Amino acid sequence: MDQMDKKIVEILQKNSRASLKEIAGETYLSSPAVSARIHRLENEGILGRYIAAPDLKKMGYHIQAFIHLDLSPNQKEDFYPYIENCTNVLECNCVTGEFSMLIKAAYPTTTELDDFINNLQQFGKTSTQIVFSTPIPARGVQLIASEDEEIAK
Amino acid sequence: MDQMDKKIVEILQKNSRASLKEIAGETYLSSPAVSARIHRLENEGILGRYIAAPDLKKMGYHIQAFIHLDLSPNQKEDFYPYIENCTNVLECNCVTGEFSMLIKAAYPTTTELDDFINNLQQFGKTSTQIVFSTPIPARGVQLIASEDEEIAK
DNA sequence: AGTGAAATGAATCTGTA
DNA sequence: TACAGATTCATTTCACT
Repeated sequence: MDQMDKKIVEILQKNSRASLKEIAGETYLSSPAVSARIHRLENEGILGRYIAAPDLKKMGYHIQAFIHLDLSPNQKEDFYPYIENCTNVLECNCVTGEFSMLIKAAYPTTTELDDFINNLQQFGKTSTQIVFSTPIPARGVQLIASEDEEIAK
Repeated sequence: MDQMDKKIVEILQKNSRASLKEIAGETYLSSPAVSARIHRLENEGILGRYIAAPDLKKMGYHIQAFIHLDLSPNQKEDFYPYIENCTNVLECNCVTGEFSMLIKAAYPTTTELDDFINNLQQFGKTSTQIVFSTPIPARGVQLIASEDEEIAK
């Protein structure tokens, strides 16, 4: 990954629907060059996931929450397929600390969230934080800040 | 928002680089119709954020963490501009509970993460969870599961 | 590996019903 | 309002640097 690759990834992190022409303009490369680099980055598995982040509130999902779950080790087998199928789960991470799973979910109301948490409790103890506001919504890392460090191969 | 709008949002949540033609194929609408709907959804503020989620590990960001910060109320003024400029912060939420801020960040090594946390402590007490694995990476909600509920206007 | 021109294919615009 | 054809624009391929 050179500086150009980083620039391209950075642009796509900000707007994944950017056209080749737009990216070409910002990088001072030609469209075919940008296209080739994006394909290479996709083959290397660096790029590939492009997601729209719609306004959940405007779609009726008024409640977002982080749920910490102290998953019992012997329930892991059952938990992963279960959580995968919970269509309101936005993200699930396995983390250090007392609560091993950190789950982000969105629901229309607190009632549905409560139902979900009650269901989750078959897998272990939970602790929930409701989201008041999101000062920084999901965004990418800045890759081309300083030119001193050589990141990755 | 009708069923078609939901379908379009759902497709873009899964792949925000999907072309109008692809979306048209999946929705049995014409490309111009899809285009018009996307523009309308963008004007309504429902759509607009399209982000690439690159493989952070492959780019050298090996450590991801959730940092809980018990932000002192009188430091809020200083905190928001500060956190906005932290280019390694992937997301920041204001949540209920003892720790008012929940920050997700990515760093090349634990050393840089530690530096960040030390810096954060000027704003309040912190508690950190390192991410081991991410069974479910950031994804959208399922909008067209059941046809019984009418979501949003 | 990058460019520029040509060909393909997609997106937008205009007409018509 | 939706569709079909025409124009414009983006993307890919290819010959060459």
